[in-house]
Amino acid sequence: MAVRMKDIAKDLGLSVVTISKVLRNHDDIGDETRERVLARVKELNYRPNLTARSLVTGRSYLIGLVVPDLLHPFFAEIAKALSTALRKKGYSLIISSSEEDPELEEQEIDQLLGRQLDALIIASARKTGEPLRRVEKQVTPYILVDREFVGFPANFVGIDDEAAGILATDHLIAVGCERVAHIRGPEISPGIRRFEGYKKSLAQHGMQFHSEYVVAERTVDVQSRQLGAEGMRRLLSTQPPPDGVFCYNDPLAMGAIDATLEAGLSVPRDIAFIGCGNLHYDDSLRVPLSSIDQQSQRIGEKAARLALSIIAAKIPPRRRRIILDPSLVVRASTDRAGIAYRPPKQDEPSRNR
Amino acid sequence: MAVRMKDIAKDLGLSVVTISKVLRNHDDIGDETRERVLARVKELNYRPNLTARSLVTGRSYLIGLVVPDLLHPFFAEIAKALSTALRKKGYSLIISSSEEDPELEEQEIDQLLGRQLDALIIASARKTGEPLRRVEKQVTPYILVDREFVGFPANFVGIDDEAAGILATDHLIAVGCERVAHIRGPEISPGIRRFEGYKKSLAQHGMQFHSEYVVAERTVDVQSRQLGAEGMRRLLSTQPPPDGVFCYNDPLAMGAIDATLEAGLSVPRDIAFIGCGNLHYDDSLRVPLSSIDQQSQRIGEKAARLALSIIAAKIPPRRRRIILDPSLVVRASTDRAGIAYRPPKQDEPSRNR
DNA sequence: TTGAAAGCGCTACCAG
DNA sequence: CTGGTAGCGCTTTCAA
Repeated sequence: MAVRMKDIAKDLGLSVVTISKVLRNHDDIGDETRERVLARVKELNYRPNLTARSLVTGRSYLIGLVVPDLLHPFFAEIAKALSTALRKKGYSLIISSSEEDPELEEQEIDQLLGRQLDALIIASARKTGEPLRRVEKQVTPYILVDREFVGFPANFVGIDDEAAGILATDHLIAVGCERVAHIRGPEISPGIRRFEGYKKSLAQHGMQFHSEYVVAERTVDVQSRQLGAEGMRRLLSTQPPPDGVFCYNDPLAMGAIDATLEAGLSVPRDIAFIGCGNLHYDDSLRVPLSSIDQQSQRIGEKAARLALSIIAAKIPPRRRRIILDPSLVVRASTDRAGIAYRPPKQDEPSRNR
Repeated sequence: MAVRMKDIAKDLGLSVVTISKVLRNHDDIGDETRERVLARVKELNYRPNLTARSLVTGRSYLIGLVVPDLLHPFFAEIAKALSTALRKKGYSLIISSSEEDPELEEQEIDQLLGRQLDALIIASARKTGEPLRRVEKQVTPYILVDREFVGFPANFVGIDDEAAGILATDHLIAVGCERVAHIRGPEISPGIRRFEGYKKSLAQHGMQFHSEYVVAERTVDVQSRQLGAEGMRRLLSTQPPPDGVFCYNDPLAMGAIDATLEAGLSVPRDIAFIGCGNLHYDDSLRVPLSSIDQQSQRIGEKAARLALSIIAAKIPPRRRRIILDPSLVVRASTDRAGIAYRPPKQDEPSRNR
């Protein structure tokens, strides 16, 4: 069975308390005693039972993270940054994926709360924050990332999504697009605000908003490539079709580009594309994808810091809203002066043979 | 403060034991009593303290996962599958990223073991399993995934990496490559065995093994695109250069293809490429990438099942080694009858305008 | 400098 | 059916 403090104490003719103090570097322990204890601890490869410690101290050094999809690089990156930042302070991260399912999310949060987390970080899959009121009644402090709820004040870390929408749309207009469409995201704050940004940018440039240039998709997971293609086919059937498309995220943009090339059109000459997320493989794609960077890493870092500060505070600190600035990353999919990507043809001869 | 069983018991004039039983669905409780308890539980939004429960039952319903890099889709996929499978049984997953650093990995494992995990799942970043002997001495059962250690028997779930190497190399030879090179991975089991497979395939086809056709890279993280490009440049300088390259993983292959196109060569006509991992964006790449599928999802599922079976067993069951078959996924990067990808030129006119 | 006693919130065991 | 007692492994408090 596992070694306990009691065992070490008995071995050494000391009390459990003494062992406990040595392990936590209390300074009211004689040097010789300390040495003996540490020696035995090493010998037995003893490791304190953090569960028991947590029960008495009320601190678990455990932080929960709930994301809609671990496979989406955006969330994976947040998880990684969070994990790195928290590890340094002795915290572990307990991660749970809600699969974009609000019910599952709620169950998972329940589960996690039972584990006496010191804090909970949530990229929520739901449209309203109401169910989080229950979390609020618990002692556990929580922080929303990426997605927040209107009229539901909470700690939040994310980017300025409206600015992201403006940045993307402005860029398309700057490269000469005259009919800018939007494949929008779900009815959560980033989806809503990027759409707002899109509309604002159009207005600022004196361009008319056409609802047929906006298609809505339901999900944001990596499979959304398919949805992007479907949405794009709908856009291609409008008359005249758009010559620039701002997509809610990069996978949607990838699908949209696929559909465009399949239709025999050229990117970005006929239609330019910009996504959002700036995924790490964006510049290796068929058509390297222009994108809005979402600062996933910094979101993770900021959320970690915020969580730690809340935990450290004696009294619950004032709510904080940390908004990072998105930035534009230009690649071939909007570089109209550059290469025109067309669907390569089977019968096309190679220049190199 | 948080509600405890004691509070509910006092409210209802019952004992703590009764509350406890109701919550765990014991059937020796009167209907009326049960109702009353459940009502109050709901009213107070009570959630049992799993830490306390864990302390007495000795089961934490917590499973640890240590991966080298959460951002690598292969590991993210394993994590996701694991999480899904375990959640159904009431387990939570506590994830830790070692950043491919053996020392960090060891620290993390230590941390996790202190948390009384019911099982630990490790994709290890180290070259030898020796340090895991310490885990062995603990009570915590553990399972290796993806990477195992020679001469170090342990529970393992992964693919047959030698078969993967053979499959890939065979395929390159089948599409007509005569000088097959290998950008190999690190000195861990998949790197070693895929290389072995490569050599075996060459031998089986009566082809000579040339050491100058093998370049070694140090890491496997997503950044390895850069390393793939460097390795490829070295291969391109051999005389004659290879006409087919099997890359240890997909990011390496992406980089290698970049370097090849930059050198003005065509893919796959001049040089064909195959990777390993079958990442979900492989078919949206500049040159859609042929790859060996590693069954990440099934690895996660199998590992979950194995972990649960070990936990459920009264006596520690015999070690198991679960080896899944890799499979070939052909895309454009080896489709020599198909499109020839060349670096698009700035001055190239678009056919569509 | 050391340690005895009490208790964290819960469950196992057994008596009524 | 219900509940008292003991105890999980640790830390806190305070007395020696």
